[in-house]
Amino acid sequence: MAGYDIESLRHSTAHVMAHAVKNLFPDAQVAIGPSIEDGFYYDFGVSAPFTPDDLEKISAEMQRVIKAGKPFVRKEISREEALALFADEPFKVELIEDLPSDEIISIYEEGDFIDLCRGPHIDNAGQIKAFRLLKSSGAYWRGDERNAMLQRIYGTAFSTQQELDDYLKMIEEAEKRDHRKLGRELDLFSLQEEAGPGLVFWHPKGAFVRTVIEDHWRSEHLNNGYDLVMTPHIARQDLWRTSGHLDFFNENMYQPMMVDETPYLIKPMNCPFHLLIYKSRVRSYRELPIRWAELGTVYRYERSGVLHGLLRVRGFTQDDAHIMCSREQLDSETKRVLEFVLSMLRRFGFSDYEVFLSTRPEQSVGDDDVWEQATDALRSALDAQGLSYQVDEGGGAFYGPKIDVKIKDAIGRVWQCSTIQVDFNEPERFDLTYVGQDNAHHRPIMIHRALLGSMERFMGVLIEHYAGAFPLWLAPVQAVVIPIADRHSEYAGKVADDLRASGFRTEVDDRNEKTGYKIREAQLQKIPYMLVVGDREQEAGAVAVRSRSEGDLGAISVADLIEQFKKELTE
RNA sequence: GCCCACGUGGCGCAGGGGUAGCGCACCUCUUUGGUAAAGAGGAGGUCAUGGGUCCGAAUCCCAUCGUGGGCUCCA
Repeated sequence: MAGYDIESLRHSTAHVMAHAVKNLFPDAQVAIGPSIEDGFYYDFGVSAPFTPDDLEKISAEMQRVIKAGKPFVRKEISREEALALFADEPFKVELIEDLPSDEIISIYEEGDFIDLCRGPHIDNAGQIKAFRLLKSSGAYWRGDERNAMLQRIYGTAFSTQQELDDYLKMIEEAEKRDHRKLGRELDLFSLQEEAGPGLVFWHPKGAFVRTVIEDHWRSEHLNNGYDLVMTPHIARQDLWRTSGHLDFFNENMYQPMMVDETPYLIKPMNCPFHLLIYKSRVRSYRELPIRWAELGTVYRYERSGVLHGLLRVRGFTQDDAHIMCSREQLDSETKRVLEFVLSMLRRFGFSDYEVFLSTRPEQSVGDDDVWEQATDALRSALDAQGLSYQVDEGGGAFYGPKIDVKIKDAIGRVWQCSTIQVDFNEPERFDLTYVGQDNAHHRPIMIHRALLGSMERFMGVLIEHYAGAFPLWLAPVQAVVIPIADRHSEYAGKVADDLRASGFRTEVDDRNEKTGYKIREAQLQKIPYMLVVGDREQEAGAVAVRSRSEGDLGAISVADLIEQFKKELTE
């Protein structure tokens, strides 16, 4: 076992890369080069971006540096010495100047390459056995778009070549389950250049899956004490002034359209509409908590560079709900919502997610004690579920604290789906009240929440999660009947009719093709069951069942098959 | 929005200054075949869009649109 951890190895490889870049591009200025989750990067100030060709040259140069096998030598120096040493490296100078005065400044020497660095490092460059430069891209200095754009090179390193190969293989496999690729192959959805970026077109099969999810969503909400509401897509601009969106969300909203000389805006959120329903009459404490849910389609302007398949779009349908409750009910309502979130995710096979609790930011509204109570409510809900979570101090919305649940996509990127946000602000803005037991007017607290996030993003993650092989209850086509020869077509049609009569989405593939061909296509379409029928099956009133995942399961009667399907649906 | 790359028939790709090629899919015919691709024939694109250079552009240049990977953003 080597005497260093993987982070040190990667960080050291980043140094070696910077060394190589300096050898090949003496004018390049070094910025920072940390190890990251699956590798490392290093940022450089250069006159021209790196080309793929450059990456190969840098990689070759790195091999030479590694072969030289020079040790990493740590030295501690004074601030003055550091500033003098890095006089030609403006980014390093900026870093040094920003270090607290009592900080020990250390440098690492590796051959003739010296870098400002806290360490630790491996002993010598020769210990790097397996690395790969992956890609280059632009990156702002210190992550601020007002700063200069540097050129970043990403790479990764592992202790052994085998581990590196396995990693690269894993990336390759992950690309096969990319929802954009599967969306096309399985004919689920498309994005159309003619219509505009970030706008989703659901094809029949994708629309069907979505419908199954939505149906499930609706019935679960009705079972969980929610009422369903429906609201328009546009509203007067003034409404968005009242809600505060015009001030706080303006950059994400589309330009107004004129209707009879009054400006209207397309909705980026559903909450103001739900509040209007609340305000349509006087509310009593007896009605609380009010839970209103809507699959509400919203449109938001997203900068062009951030759009990504179904995961980041400009028009999407939130599985939104707003809970209006009293302060006393906040605790139990939060618990209830979190339980609902988890049970919903579980239904779709998600158990691996990251949970964040975001607390009060500097710029915020509301009294301290309300913030404290709301944050406690969220925290105790998390604890009650035994969830481990990260606290994002100051990461809450200006109007209240929140819980976010993020799910991973095929290559490990996390996407925010579920969210629970307490809001003290909007009820105030709309002057929401309820009449209490004391016959006085009180202000309700609102909880915004989405379980799946948006149908688009959730389905994108879901497609990757299942690699397109939806479980029986979600599969757009649950079974395909495959007659072996023309003379079995009629029987195949009868089998399909029986299955459909029992509610199973069944197709017949009676094309003029051989059985193997139809099997292959059905497998590629990831249809859960293939039902082969020939002379034997027709004779016996049976089907030869082939499962997508388990292969040939042998013959079974149609009646038994239906029972088996029903059983599988309840699992 | 910023950096880089890319944009050729439905999909995946090749070609790369002298008026487009392959595989799959599609259509027709033959074949009626038992668990991942039967055989033959055929149709389909002017090379994202606009402009420029050139005797001539899909091929070079510019702009625009779109896509991809990052950055930033994500109330």
